[in-house]
Amino acid sequence: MKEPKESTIGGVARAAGVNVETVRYYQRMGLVPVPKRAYGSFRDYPPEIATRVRFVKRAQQLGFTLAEVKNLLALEDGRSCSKAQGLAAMKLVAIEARIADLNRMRRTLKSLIAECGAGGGRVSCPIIETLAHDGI
Amino acid sequence: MKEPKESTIGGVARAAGVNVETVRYYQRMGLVPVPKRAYGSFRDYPPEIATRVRFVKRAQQLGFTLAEVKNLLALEDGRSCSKAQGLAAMKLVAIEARIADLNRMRRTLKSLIAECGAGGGRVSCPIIETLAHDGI
DNA sequence: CTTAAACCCGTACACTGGTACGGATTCAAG
DNA sequence: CTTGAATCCGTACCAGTGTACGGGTTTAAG
Repeated sequence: MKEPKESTIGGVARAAGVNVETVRYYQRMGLVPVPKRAYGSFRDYPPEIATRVRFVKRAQQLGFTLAEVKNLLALEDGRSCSKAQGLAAMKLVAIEARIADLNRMRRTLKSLIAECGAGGGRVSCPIIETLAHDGI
Repeated sequence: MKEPKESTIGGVARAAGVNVETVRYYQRMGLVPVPKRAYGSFRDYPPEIATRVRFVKRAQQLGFTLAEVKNLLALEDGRSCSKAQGLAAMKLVAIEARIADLNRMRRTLKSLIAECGAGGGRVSCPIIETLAHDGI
């Protein structure tokens, strides 16, 4: 048994590029179905399950939390396009806010780093000074 | 006793704009010193401690984790400017990478949302379709 | 048939940044 | 002096996203 069969949880994990434990975790979270177990044998995972796991992973890469992915999955029939669009739009707004945050951090850090280099006869470090005394 | 005295942990928390429990947490993490306790009385917090808590909060707002703040605090004498500069530069790189990530998500989401509106005779939702079948 | 690898399952642990609880003590105001 | 608030301290818990462990079972290869 070099590699697990496609129809086992190991095969699903390998096909989706995640850990077996991650698949189990998604099952616990209700994101991925748990196939029935034939008496005294391993569970038989149809190929849709690997697809489902990839769905979850891709949605995560787009910034959705697992809870949000669960909402998306409820729309998987494809007949609720406008709902999916709404979820995506809300996520877009959140992502743009986060980008704005990070840009603010970036500007501040850049100017602090620049001050460090510039301050010739300074007594103390402007980064430390700023953190210690100024508002950001 | 309308408001806690400055020299108590409550005064520190109020002055720094955080919860008392947060100050205690920072103490547990070794970010904030715990003043000695005079026999059978409350601990006496000098004003530097509120300053220290604000330092931690501000560094966090710049994207430093508490572990990283601990490193910054080790440089607090202000004589290790280049080290502080190095830490800030590394954090800047990380923040820029995160911004690039989020911008990629943003582009993908935007185009998915646009496709939703555009697809007249489509059978299923492009957002769901993309998550289910495409690479991102 | 033997044996190693995978599965199954429940449970515990990891990390980050806190928040909450509860009983004992101490302080401050009236 | 009484009383209500704040402190002290240890401990437990929260969310989120998994990872690890251990003992029992099943499968597949040799």
